[in-house]
Amino acid sequence: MREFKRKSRVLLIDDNADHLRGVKELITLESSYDVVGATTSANMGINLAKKYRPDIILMDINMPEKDGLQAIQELEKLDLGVKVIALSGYDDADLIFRAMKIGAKGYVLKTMASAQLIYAMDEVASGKIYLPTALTSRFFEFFQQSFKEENNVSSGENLLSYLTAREEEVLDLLTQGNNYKGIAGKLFISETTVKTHVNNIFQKLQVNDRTQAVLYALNNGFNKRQALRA
Amino acid sequence: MREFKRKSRVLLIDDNADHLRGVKELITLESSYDVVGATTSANMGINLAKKYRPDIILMDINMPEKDGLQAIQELEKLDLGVKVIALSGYDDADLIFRAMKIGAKGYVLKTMASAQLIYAMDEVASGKIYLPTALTSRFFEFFQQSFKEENNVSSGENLLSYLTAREEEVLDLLTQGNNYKGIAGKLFISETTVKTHVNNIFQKLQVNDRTQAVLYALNNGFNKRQALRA
DNA sequence: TTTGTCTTACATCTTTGGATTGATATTTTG
DNA sequence: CAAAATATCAATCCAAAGATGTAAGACAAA
Repeated sequence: MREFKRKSRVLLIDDNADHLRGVKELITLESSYDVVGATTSANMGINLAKKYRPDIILMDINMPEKDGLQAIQELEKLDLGVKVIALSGYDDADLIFRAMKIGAKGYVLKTMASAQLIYAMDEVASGKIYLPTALTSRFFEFFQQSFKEENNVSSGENLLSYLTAREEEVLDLLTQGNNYKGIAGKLFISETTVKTHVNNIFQKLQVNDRTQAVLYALNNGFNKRQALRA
Repeated sequence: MREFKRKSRVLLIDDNADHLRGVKELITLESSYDVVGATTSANMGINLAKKYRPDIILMDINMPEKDGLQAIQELEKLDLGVKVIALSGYDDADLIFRAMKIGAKGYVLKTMASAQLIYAMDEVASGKIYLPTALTSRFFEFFQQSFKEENNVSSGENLLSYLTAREEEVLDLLTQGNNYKGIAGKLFISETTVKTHVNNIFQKLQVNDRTQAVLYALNNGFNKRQALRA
């Protein structure tokens, strides 16, 4: 019963010892979180996380020795169920994007008010993902930018569109590494028929061999098309 | 001077005529936006967009005839500078993700309060991206999920790590669709040497032919490794 | 109905790819 | 330094892949 409302446990990782102390005091004084550990080393932090199983980790991602992003990735791989909030001095869109991509549950700037940090912790502790509004826009800018080329690909004029349904099936099997025999077996047709299809595919995609065909398919959104239809 | 504070122009696209009328009235009465067009057809909407150059488009993305997402994609390709807000009845994470991915500047549920719709329009009109808080969480859930496999790939045990530097060079050229002759020419070594390397690559990656080797490379973060070193 | 496309199939021939063995020089590493 | 790994090259052999031409049946559109 007493454990029901137990304080959430926090681990702090920040190579700047001063900042580390400051945050620790801040949390101790102004919040109801338990600081179960504080270290300036990412590797040590990972070990402490394994040992103390905190609910939340505040992780500085601008560290020289070991990259904070890498540390987050390792923590995610360990699957401890810990929620990592990235701390950074920079509102760099790329950094934010990468942190969120590898599983950070929040991203807070060091310059932000202490109240905001604690609010972020509350949100994340309750299972949400927290990004300050300003950072959310930056994130989306980057997000949309990074998908811009990809979208052009799938909407652009595409030699794949000249393929017949059967040829697409054959190409799909090619992109899975099948040889003639394998394709023939899977489509229940003769090997010579497969050869015919494959040759037609080469003509239409203007390539010389199967590897180039597969590469063309992958680089031009072939899998996405398939996915959309399924 | 008078044009400085001119009303922002809005185009409405929604296959549900009733809803279309409702939104039009709402905007006319309760906001300072000019509705320059309203249509139930996605294709017509695209034409109207070209003609009237609205600042904002409210696009229903659940339409039977033509998919709203496709329409957004076409609009983005036209590069009219118009900001599209996706309207949907569903807070489906995948839908939200796809809409934002192709360049939507906002996503609003039809069930949301009218004030929120207008707020979203204001935000988007001023160049921001607007997602209701609840949808932002859904978006991030999906976002992180969709990158989960990819992250495992780059951190997982990887047969690519057994390759020598030279073999990596050869594999790189393989992933560009080169044959033996092409690789030999580019590396200034004999074709038989290339064959040796390629055979060693097959052994190490446990594959049977070049297509499978290329697929293994692409599926296991080979390009990313290269990029990191460059 | 005719035309065209798609799918199936085969034969033939040439080229490329892949496996194996063996050899030598260079580089890395213990 | 000595041993091990790497990079280079060659010959050979068989299998697979690719090019080309031909053709019949299905089916849809004009």
